Amino acid sequence: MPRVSEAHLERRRRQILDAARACFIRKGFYETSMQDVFTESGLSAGAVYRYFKSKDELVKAIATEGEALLTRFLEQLLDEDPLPPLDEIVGRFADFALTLTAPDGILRIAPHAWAAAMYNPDITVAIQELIRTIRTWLFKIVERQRDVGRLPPDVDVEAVGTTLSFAMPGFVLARLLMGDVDADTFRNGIAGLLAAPVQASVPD
Amino acid sequence: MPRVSEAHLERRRRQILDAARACFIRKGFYETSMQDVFTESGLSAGAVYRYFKSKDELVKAIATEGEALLTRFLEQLLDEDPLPPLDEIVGRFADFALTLTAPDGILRIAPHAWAAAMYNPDITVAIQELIRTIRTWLFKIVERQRDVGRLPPDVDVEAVGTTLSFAMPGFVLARLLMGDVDADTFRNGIAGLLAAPVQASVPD
Amino acid sequence: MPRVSEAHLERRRRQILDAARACFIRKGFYETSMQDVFTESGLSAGAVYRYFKSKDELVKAIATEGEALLTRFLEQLLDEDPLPPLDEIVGRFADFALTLTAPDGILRIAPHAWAAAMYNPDITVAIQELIRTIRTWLFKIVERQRDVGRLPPDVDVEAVGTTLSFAMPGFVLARLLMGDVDADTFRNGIAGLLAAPVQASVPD
Amino acid sequence: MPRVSEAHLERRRRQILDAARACFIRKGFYETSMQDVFTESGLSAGAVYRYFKSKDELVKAIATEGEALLTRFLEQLLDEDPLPPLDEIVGRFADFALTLTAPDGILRIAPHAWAAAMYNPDITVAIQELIRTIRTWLFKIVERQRDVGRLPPDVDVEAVGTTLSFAMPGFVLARLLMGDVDADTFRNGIAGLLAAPVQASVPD
DNA sequence: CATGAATGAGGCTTCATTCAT
DNA sequence: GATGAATGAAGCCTCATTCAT
Repeated sequence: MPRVSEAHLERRRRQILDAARACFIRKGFYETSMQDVFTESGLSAGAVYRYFKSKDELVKAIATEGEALLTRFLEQLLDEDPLPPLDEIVGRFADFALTLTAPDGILRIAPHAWAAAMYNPDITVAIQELIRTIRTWLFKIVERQRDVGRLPPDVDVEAVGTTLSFAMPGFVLARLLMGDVDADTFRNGIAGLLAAPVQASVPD
Repeated sequence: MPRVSEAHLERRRRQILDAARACFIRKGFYETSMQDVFTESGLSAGAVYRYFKSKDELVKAIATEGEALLTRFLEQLLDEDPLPPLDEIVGRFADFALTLTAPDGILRIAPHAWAAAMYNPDITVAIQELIRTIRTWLFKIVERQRDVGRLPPDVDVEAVGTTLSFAMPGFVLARLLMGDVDADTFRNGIAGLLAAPVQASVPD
Repeated sequence: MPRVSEAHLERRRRQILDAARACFIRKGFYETSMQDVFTESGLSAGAVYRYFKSKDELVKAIATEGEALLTRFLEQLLDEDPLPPLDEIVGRFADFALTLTAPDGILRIAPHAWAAAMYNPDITVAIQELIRTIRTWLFKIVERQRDVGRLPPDVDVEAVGTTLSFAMPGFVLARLLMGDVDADTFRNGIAGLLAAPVQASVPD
Repeated sequence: MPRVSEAHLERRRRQILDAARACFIRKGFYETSMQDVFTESGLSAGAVYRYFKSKDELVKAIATEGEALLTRFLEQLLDEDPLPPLDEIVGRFADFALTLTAPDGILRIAPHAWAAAMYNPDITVAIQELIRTIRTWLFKIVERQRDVGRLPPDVDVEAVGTTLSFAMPGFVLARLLMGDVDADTFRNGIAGLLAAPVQASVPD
């Protein structure tokens, strides 16, 4: 029977997470010090450590949170009906990603999270889940595209879906590091590939 | 040991770079301490600092080196004749990337480099150049594909090339974090998209 | 231990300053390592760095502190009435300086501060202010000596005051390095000069 | 029977000492690294270490050298005849000191030497000898001033001489740190003191 | 529950000195 | 005799984390 309401606890947690996210977005995981988080949150070291027992836990929480956000979006994008063509779907993803790429957008964390995933198992799991979500989502989309005749009946659903999934982080990266790509680049690029004249397959 | 040959100096430089690369591949830029590099190289602090005046310089050198390696490969891939189809080209890139994704492969640094590029200007430049190289390379490839009739005459070369460029880091990432993709995934995925039946474009 | 009183903070600051001063007195600025200060103060690195953000700041604080101490003394020496003769004033300064020249006296820092002033702008300022204070103080004294007829009415107040100011660091230095001078040396020396028979000035 | 002429060895020694002196004058003992000396001398580490077996030895050599230079000057100043008045003698010292206070003048080392003398016994000795030389020189001068009637017959020669000796380092210090004093300040200051009307000594 | 002072391991780098060539 | 590459101890400082109040 805690002294303090559950709501209070939850509010504090949020306060800390919001601060941590802002810091991580601004400076990445490593360059962000716990002191940065204390300052940004307006809380003391002790307070933050009451809710999160290490910096790693904070990192993990934010990574997980980001994963959840993206997952939510992707799922809702799938529920649309009638089914938009592939280039349109990819374009909508890009539209969305673009907003999250703004100076305070969560996707600015993406490269840091990918790096962290290389040795932090918690982050690895979060990123893997995210990638799996994206793939699953794309598998379904590709299937439906096939089912409506926009892709050949014998299309390799997994290969196409996975390949499309490759492009997503690449788009984010290009946006963050080059800043010169937009949704139409992606949309038109996919459209261009889809518009290739079908040829007799060339034997090896 | 002074008055050593130019070759000796170069060998030492290599020795240090090799050690640094190995460390960075294993643990990333941040988690690698200079002590790690001293140990890995079998040299003392002073020796390493004689050749590289800061950790950042080491990071930059390795990043640049990686960029150069990839650039070299891409250029040679382009020079092939007759022109392979797009899925084949992408497949060859994947084959190559796969070998560099091994436990001691330079591409394991990629995510760390992307993250570092978010605030280390030297790395930003290296990555930007690499991305630009990849794009330029793909632009030429797409043009040639168009010229031989494998893409429509009015294809948006830049959009298609850029979009293909998105997939490359994504492939690397998937390989590193999921470990479940291979060159054929990529090859077949692109092939699948190219095989889409051409349709009357759907008005919005 | 947080939420401590202002007094506690002040006490800690003092503790650190006392330790730093002791170290500097013992070994000078350069030969004193931060580790020396940690040990002498009984505090950890982190604790010391919470109060002073660099060794230079510690050096500056001690230099400033020393300047303040000496300034305070000089001012009080001036306020005496009736006005002692010059040799007596100088003697009192020497008496005072002598105590500060003891193994734990702040004046043992003087040579280190003079050296540091050669390239540390903060120390330069502190020493300049101290010298200026001494001069100003001596100017007033010389004026008053003139006014009571102990110096000629047309005496060059600034030259005499400044010249007397030259002797102060010299006395301190002699005390520290030779150890064979005392207040009477200084007192009698000035008295001897003042006792010179006035002569017709000799043309060049 | 050395391979190399004595002259060569001596020339090298000089080369190194000249370089060291220049460095020490420019940056002081501590801030000067051996690398600075190597660079300034155009010699290698090994070469320098062949002639001086440690940095301290270099420091000591330069300190000693400086002492010798000043000693030489003072002795020659004494040999003049007829005897100039005290203020004139002091003025000549100041004239001389002034030139050695220039950006490349040896007296810029003085504060560093005083500081070093606080814990480096070799330097202590050098400075002590210098001070002793100055005093002895002044004792003689004061005696002669007394003998020609410019000071009272019962003047405390040692006190007056020692007191005058105090002013010398003070003048140098003021010149180096304030930059606003010249030989006339010193000259007139002493003259002012000497011109004090002789009074019946005041009981305490 | 919150505070924030304190800890101390560990990071990066410098530099006097040595010694193989 | 000269070179300068190499050593490694030691210096300054940061920062995640703890715990007394």
